[in-house]
Amino acid sequence: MNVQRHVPAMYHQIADVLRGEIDRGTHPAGQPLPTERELCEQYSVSLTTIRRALAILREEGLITTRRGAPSAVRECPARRTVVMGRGSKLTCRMPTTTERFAMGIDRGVPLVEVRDRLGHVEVFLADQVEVLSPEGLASATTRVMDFA
Amino acid sequence: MNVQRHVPAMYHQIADVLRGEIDRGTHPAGQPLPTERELCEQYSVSLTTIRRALAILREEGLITTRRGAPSAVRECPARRTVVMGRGSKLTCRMPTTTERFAMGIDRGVPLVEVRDRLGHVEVFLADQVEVLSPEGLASATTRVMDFA
DNA sequence: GAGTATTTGTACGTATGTATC
DNA sequence: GGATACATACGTACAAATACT
Repeated sequence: MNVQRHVPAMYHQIADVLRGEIDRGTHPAGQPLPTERELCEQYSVSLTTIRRALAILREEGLITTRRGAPSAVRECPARRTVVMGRGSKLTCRMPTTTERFAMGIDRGVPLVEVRDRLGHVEVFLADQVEVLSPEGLASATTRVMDFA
Repeated sequence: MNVQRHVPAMYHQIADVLRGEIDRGTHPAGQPLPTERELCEQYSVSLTTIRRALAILREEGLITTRRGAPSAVRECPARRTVVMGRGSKLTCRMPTTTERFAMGIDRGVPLVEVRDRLGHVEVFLADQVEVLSPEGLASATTRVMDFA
């Protein structure tokens, strides 16, 4: 039948190891990771493979990399609580590269857009906010309206 | 001195051109892009550079790439409208690689997590939902509570 | 279904540029 | 200025999934 055990690519495996270490606090927030060369030797792989592993963690918003400086674990900022106005609509998306450069947004950080009933739009960095629905009476569960 | 006009990397420039073409409908949703080799010739750059340009568009959720098949413009699915329960909290983040594989999520698609007052969590793909705050009286504007 | 061509994915190497320390 | 470290860009080869005949 040839079930074909899928072996994850080396750079995925390395990203998984590093992610685990970050989660367990082996590399505390704000602290530098080993340099790319060091990681190459540590895992006996090429620079390319290490850089792809780091790219994954960057896309997940776990680390930041800057030219000339060692890669570092991203410090997750404290989240502000934002209360949605009644009848506001919220969507979430990745910023364009232009937006990232203009607003200095790290890779792997989505945007939250809240549009109120007057059409005014507010944009937040997803990792810095927690959106609260307004208190009130009734319904404690999320309702899904499916138009499909 | 030495203002050093910052010249964007070639792969950024190419990504910008392709993004523009996608936005203008030159490459309609669901349709394949030119192959990587064709793009190499078209822009007179190496395969590496083209692949990095495509990686950007992938991170932005604009295209999908699959081994063996040509890269294609992502079709943006119709958004369901989800109504938040009162007192629910919403956060948004990138999925982990594990989640992406397990749930078959394309790169560049954030997750929306809604936690109701009982602690129950619902997860949505960010590009498939629009979250509505419950209707009611009062406040039409978004209130920000800053604890800093 | 079988076989082949196409296309992207993975992984290696090398050289040079540029920002940071 | 020098050393360090990441960024950009070229190249190559083979693997694996898909698409086509």
